[in-house]
Amino acid sequence: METRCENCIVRQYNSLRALSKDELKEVSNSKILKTVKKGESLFEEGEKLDGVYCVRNGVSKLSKLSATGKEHIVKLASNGVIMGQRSVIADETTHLRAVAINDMTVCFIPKHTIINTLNTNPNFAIEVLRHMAHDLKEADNVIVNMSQKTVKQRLGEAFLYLKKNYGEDNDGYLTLTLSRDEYANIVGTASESCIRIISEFKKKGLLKTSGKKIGIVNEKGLRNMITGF
Amino acid sequence: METRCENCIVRQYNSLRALSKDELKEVSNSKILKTVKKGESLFEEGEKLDGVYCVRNGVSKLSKLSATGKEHIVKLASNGVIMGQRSVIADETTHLRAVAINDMTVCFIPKHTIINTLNTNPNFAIEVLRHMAHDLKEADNVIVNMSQKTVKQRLGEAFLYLKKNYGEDNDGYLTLTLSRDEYANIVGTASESCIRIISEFKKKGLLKTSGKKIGIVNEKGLRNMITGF
DNA sequence: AAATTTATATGACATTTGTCAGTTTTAGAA
DNA sequence: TTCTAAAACTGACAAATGTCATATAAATTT
Repeated sequence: METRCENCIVRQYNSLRALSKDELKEVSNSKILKTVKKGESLFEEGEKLDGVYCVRNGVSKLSKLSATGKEHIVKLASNGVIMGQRSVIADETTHLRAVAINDMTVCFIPKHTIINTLNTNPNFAIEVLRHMAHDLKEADNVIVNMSQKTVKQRLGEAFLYLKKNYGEDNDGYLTLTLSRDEYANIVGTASESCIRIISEFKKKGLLKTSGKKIGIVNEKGLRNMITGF
Repeated sequence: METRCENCIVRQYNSLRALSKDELKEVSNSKILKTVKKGESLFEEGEKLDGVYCVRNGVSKLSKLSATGKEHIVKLASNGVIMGQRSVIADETTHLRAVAINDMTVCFIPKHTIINTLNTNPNFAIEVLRHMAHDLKEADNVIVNMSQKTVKQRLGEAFLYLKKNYGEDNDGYLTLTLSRDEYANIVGTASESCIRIISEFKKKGLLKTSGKKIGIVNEKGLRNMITGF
């Protein structure tokens, strides 16, 4: 498998694209390619990271446990997303746990390489800033959604999000398959509520299911339900 | 009033502390001191900012309107907080509205000064990154709280937050006085629910009120209620 | 000071969502 | 393939929260 960062396509999606040729070479030499099986964790909440993970392939969920032990999935990370950046930069332990949703390949880039580049290449720092600024905006949007939309609306949005970002297979089912429990942990509800709403959407002809797979049948209808009509 | 950034104490709380003497001088020369009256807005959602605001005095709420026109207060900004940084850096319109909760004095620092310094001083960029990393972590915490705590718990936390960050007056009332509606818009609930919970807390001897002022009577009890006991 | 507006408060009720208990289905292991 | 554990599902009910209507209190204007 091609493992030179210089030739890696996922790079264009993240802040590494601000690196010079030489810097890229350094990253490439210091990085370690890892494979992570579905269900395995990349890092745990509260862990001290000595590097970041750049996702080449597969999808990871980034989640946080509440005081009562319930999981909340804050974000999904796929192709090109760099995980652990926040805690490496802030020099803090992670506040999120990363678990592979399907088989993954990731590149581990040591902390010192990141920090070095950050100190010497302002463009890279600014690029990282831009990404973080974007994430922050997204997070604010999620906060408002959580507080002002119903579970039904949030779940509907989750389906549209998955379709948009991961697409659907030949039979019209969402490519990225999540369990009902994971859906519940994304929108912040109980799995039973989640299941009930999926049933309701099926009855209304908005969705179809096959096992745990879910397909969007009537996207416009789903959209209308989300906006409240 | 002293208006040289070099001598401004709020600077130590924000990323400007990474600036060199010369850079500070430049900021100081390009900044404009403004006063904002209670209720006035510093900027609106969707506005293009050509600079950031550094809070010298007073408190501002940063809020977002939902599709249904309901306000959600995402953050309070006081002493030393720099507002508008995110959108200036990302070169996007603001996603939040800033309104003064009480009379404020703020320094407006033009965009080009910020961007210049960002491009030339990696320390400043890293300092900004650290702050944004912190905000991002906070935002994730809020998301999980919104999804997994009850309104009662979130409201309780809001009171503790206000006490910790803005203190209380001689009579034991919170220094920063918010309307019931604003409390509701912070925790993401209806003002009636908010009012009801305040009444309940009063009956239980956790809070006291005097007009719109609110005081914490039994902090330990309040804390217990939040953690679920 | 009176009038008017705005904020706070409370009751009654509807709706949403969570919890628990149990059944059925599915997917993976033996 | 059969067995078994986990996931998906459903019903019944309880709890939390939102909505609407209305009353009272506080703040502001006239």
